[in-house]
Amino acid sequence: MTIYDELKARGLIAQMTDEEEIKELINNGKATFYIGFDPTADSLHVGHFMALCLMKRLQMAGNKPIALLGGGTGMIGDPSGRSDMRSMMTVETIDHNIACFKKQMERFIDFSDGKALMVNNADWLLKLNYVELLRDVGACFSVNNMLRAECYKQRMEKGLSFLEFNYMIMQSYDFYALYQNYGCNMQFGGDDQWSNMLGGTDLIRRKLGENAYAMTITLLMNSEGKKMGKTQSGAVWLDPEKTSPYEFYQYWRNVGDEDVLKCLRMLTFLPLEQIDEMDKWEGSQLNEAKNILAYELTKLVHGEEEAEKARNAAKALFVGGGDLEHMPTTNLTDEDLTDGTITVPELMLKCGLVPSKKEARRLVEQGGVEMGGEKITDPNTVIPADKLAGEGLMIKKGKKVFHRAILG
RNA sequence: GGAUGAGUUCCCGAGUGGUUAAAGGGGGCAGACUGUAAAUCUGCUGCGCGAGCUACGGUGGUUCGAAUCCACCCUCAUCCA
Repeated sequence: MTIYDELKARGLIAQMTDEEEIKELINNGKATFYIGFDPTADSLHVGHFMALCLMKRLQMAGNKPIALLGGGTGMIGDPSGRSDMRSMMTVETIDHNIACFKKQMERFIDFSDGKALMVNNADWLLKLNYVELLRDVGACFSVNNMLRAECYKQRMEKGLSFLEFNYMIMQSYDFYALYQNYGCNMQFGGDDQWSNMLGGTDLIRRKLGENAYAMTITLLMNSEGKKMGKTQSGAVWLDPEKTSPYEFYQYWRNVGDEDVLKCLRMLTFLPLEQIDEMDKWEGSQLNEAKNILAYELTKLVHGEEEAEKARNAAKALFVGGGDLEHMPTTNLTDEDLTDGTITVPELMLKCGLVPSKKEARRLVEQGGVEMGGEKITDPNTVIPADKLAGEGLMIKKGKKVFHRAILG
C-alpha cells in the first residue's frame, strides 16, 4: 500500500491542489514538505499531534519534513477559524512557547542527520521591510480574492483587523521562502489552513513561475461536529504537566461510540487491517476499541510505561483489581489541616476536584461524592488526619473522577 | 474626521431606578437509566458555613437606592468622508 493510499484510507486527506502530482511526489519520497506550528500556547495539543503523526508517516515513506515554528506569524495571529481576534502575544511568550514546542517535537520526530528540519519563520519574517515587501509580493495578492477566502469571510461581520488580514501574506511568504531556501515543494496543514496555503502556492507560481503543492488534513471532529481534543477546561495537551497521562488516557477512553474508529484510523499507527476488524464490533464491545485507542495514543504521546500506568489505574478504578498506585494523587501536609482535621469541601478544593467550596457542597448535597468507599451526605463532614495517612483516602467525584489524597 | 448603534454572569441573549446574583437558551456539573458511550428524564450552575461580599466595558457623579440616569474615556460594528 502506498503512503498516499494509506493516508486516504485513514481518512486523513481533506483537500489538495493536484492529486496526481502529489501522489507521485509523496509515494516516491520526493516531497520536501512543511507544516507550520504557531506558538499559541506553551504546549502542543491534539491537533498538532495529528500534524506530527502525518509528518512521521511521510518521513517513514522517505519524504523530508520541515517543522516550521511560527515565531514570526505568531506575532500576528491567524484569524482562520476564529470568530474573534486573538489576543496579541508578547515576544517573551512567543519565545517561551517555541522552546516548549521544540522540546515536544524532538521527542516525536527524528531531526538527526538532516532527516527533518526545524526552522523558525521569525528568521525571515521579522526582518522584512514594509515597502520592499509590498513591492515584492504585494502586487501578487488580490484583495478581492482574499476577501473571498473562507477564513476572512467569516470575519466580515465581526470585524477583522489589518494585522490579522496580513496573516495570509505572511504564511504565503513562508512557503515562498522555504521553497527557495530549502526546496520545499509541499505544504500540509489543517483544513482550516486551506486558503492560507493556496496563497503560498499562488505566490510561488506568480513570482517564480513554478509549481508547489498543498494538501490539508481533515480536522478531527466528533460526531456532533465539534473539534476533538477539547474539554470544558481547555485543550487536551501533550505536556504531561498540563494534561496528565491518566487524564489523557481517560479523554480517549470516553470518546463516543461513533468516533472511536475514526480516531483509531486517524490518530494511531495500528495497521488498517486490524482497525477494519474492530470496525465490525458493536455495542458494548466498542469499549474494548476505546481501551485500545486510549492505550495506543497514550503510548505514542507519553511512552509505553506511562500508558501502562494509566491503563492499570483505569482498570483498578473502574473494573476492580489492578493497582491503585498511579491514580491521580494529591499530597497534603499538616499545614493543610486544622487541628488535625479537614472538612470535605476544603479537602476537595485542595485536591483540585472543585473550583470552590460552594461547588463541593453542592456536589455532596446532590449525592455525587464518595470518600473511602462511602457516600458523603453532609457537606460539613470532617475528615480526621488518620484517614488520610498511609494509603491515603480515595475520593470519588461523580461517576468517573477518582482522586487520592495522602497526608505526608 | 462625522453620524448611528452596541459592550450583561462560561457563551448567546433578556432586563432599562428598588421585588435582580439578574428571564430564556446553550454549555457544564450531579442524580436516574447504561457499556467509563449516546439519547432521555430530574436537579444544580458567582464567592462565603453564615452574617454578608463581589459582579452587568472603565472611571467618576446623581440618588436613601443604579446593570438601569448623567459625564468623560476605552473597545467594537454600521453608514458617510
